[in-house]
Amino acid sequence: MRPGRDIPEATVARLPVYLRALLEVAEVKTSTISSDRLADLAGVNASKVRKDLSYLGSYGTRGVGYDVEYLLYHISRQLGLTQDWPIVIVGAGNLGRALFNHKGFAERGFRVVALFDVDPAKIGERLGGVEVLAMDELDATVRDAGVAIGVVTTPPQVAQEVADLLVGAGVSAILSFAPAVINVPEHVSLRKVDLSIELQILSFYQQRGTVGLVGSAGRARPGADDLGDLGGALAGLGG
Amino acid sequence: MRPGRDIPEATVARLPVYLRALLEVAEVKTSTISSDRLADLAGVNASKVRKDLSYLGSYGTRGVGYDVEYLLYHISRQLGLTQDWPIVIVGAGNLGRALFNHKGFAERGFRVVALFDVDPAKIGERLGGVEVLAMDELDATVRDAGVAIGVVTTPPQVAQEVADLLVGAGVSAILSFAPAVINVPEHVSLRKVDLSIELQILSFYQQRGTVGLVGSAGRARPGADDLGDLGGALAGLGG
DNA sequence: GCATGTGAATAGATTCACAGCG
DNA sequence: CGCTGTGAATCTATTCACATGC
Repeated sequence: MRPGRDIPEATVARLPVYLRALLEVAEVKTSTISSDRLADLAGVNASKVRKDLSYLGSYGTRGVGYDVEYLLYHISRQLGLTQDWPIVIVGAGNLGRALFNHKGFAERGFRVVALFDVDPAKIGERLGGVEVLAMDELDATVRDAGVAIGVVTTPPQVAQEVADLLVGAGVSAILSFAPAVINVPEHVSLRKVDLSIELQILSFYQQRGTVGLVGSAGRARPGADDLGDLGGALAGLGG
Repeated sequence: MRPGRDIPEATVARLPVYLRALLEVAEVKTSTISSDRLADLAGVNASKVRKDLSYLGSYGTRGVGYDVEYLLYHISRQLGLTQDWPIVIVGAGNLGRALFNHKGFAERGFRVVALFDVDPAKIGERLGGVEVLAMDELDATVRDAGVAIGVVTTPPQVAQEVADLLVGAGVSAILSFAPAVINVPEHVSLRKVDLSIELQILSFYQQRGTVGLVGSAGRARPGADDLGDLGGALAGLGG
């Protein structure tokens, strides 16, 4: 398939999962991987893997598999992870802090430039070298640092305003955790994660006998990535 | 449409959004709502709303619209929100705490029975009436409280073990925030939220000129819901 | 007359199955 | 011979458009 045009959304959402899986096997000095094995590590099936990868171009070798390094490079490139992305987090509450400390962000090149809040008690606080700033510094900070992505972890009542501020300051992508509908201009991309909706969906499948499967996007096996202290020091647990 | 059998997954994922929107309009003493208006509040289009609601049964009146209270009741029921769901959170790090404080959970009947961690410094700590317990208390706690849903906010390395513990203790649904593939038995439902994947998807659409839209599930407008202190005291912001 | 409810049409994603090639 | 790459078949979701009924 031509490496050129539009990769399906569903495929885009799985690329990060393949990436994670590949980073794991790369650590174990595996140079080649079959669609079967990758599928297994990514928790999907093999035809999906092959179809997905075919959208990036024909990077495999028949009878052999895919070159791990080569694939890693091409997926990273497609995802735009060969560059650094300065981001800002608006809302320095528990969730904002959790995201700030999230190792997965840093590992993929997402660098938190600043957090913002309206709470005077929080403003000025330093979190590992990064300061919590007042909202009126948002515009200049975003502009100066060339921030393209803003993360919203505010209460829903102010989410739209915050999004507007971010867009006004020049971000072109927003990740919102606020349980609210947000409208952004055409040229801005928006993704939303709603924590309580996830539980409600589980509740639905609980209530019936049925078993509803799989959330927003796929993922891979242990290793490679790290939630940091998000999960506490659970690392010592079990075998 | 018969109110009976399988509601499409995509529809299930939107019901919580409609619910939120309806709770908002209910506050303003609106007794009836059209698919057009509800669509607007939920950030989707009207035919989707009508099709979705038709799966629940024919609860609208032609020429008029839907009765808000009636719809609220039926959606809540479908989602299993007319009952309380005791849940546990494994991993008392930043994310675990953020979820614990998440008002949206409590508002929908999800009651956190306990948090678990391996970190001795955290064990015994009380968070608003709920104690952080050691992992070896998980099994008994889950059993005794009849916990059906477990939330995993641990590092990825231990996520599978934790899931196994939860399943062993009798939960039948898991919401995982760990960036790892998790396997659960047939009868257990699983949803996954991966924070860094969301950013990577945005990065993809950034990198190209394209604008990728909309995350895991839809959502509604300001009001009704509240992220609690997740976003800090941003509530005072702006106009 | 107006907004629901729904078949039919379309679009998108997944899976199948096998030809093609190293 | 094994595994990729991909058309074709299938399944799922969205959108259209209008008959239906209050």
